[in-house]
Amino acid sequence: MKTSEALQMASFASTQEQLVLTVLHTASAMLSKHRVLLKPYGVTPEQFNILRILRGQQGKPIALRDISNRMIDKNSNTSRLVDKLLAKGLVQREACPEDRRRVDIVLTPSGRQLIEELKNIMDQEISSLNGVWSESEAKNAILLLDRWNEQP
Amino acid sequence: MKTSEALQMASFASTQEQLVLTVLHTASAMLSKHRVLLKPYGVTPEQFNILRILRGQQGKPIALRDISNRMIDKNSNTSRLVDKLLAKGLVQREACPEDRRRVDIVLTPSGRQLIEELKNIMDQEISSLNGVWSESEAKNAILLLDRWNEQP
DNA sequence: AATATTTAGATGTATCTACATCAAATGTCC
DNA sequence: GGACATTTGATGTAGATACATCTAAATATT
Repeated sequence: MKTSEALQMASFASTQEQLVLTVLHTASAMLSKHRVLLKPYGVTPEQFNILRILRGQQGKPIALRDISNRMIDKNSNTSRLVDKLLAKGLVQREACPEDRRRVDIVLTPSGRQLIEELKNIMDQEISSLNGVWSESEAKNAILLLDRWNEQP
Repeated sequence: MKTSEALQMASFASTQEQLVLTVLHTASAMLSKHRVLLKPYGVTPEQFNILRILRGQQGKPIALRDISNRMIDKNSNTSRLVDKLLAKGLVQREACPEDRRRVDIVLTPSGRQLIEELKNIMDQEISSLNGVWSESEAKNAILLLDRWNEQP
């Protein structure tokens, strides 16, 4: 269902406003879908985001602060999300000798196993999007959306 | 800052994945900005969404259920968001004679006054986006994003 | 008509977000 | 070296979300 139908809006004040609402609505729907996909594995999209960042580290520890900087939602409370992952035994905290303020985070073996499994699921999900956007359409949409992010 | 920079990602598994992450990140940043703009007026973007829907009614009552259906984030708990607006004296509940399960919602005078003020602010915000996307670029981006929403 | 099903909305609970504040460690500037 | 500021992460809080459950009312089924 198109955004204008989902919001039951007959008209918009401007096309620019319609685009903003379309971005917000689409993101909300995407996130809902991710939440459903991840639910059987007991992780939220926000927690998955952290696991994916850790996976990219390939075993190298990363400070909590650097995880925060890479989060999709910059308002996420990384400290508490890590708490949740810790409680599930998916990550470990490690003291950082050269800066005792910092806390380094690493995947545990079971965390590594889970993220590999989840990555397969998400990759499958993503590859189904080949039928939605061609390579050049996706590139084009990225450029247009990033215009907003590059505003002064 | 472009999404790829904000997420500090050197490469993406695919352009389609990059687009999904760009949508999610852009929406999160837009929502943050709206939250900051609305904060001085004591309303959240979710509450604003309801006020805007009520404004579109032009005084005509609307059932809570119909508000839910028009929300940007379909997971919003409209019942409780209305509670918050009620506590601020911005809306009123009214019994619905022809279906006593329903609860109609209308703006109070102070609610109407506030939404008009907020609309000016948001309109200003939106009109600044003329410099970001041309009319045809915005139309194009909407079509591309709605492809996701129209998936089977 | 009697019963069952569906719908509208409220509410309980756990979790998460948004934001402010705090403490400890490090940096900076004189 | 010492006063002050900044950075890092934890935590308190208010409020929002996600989801299940509950009640009342309306509608469908038999």
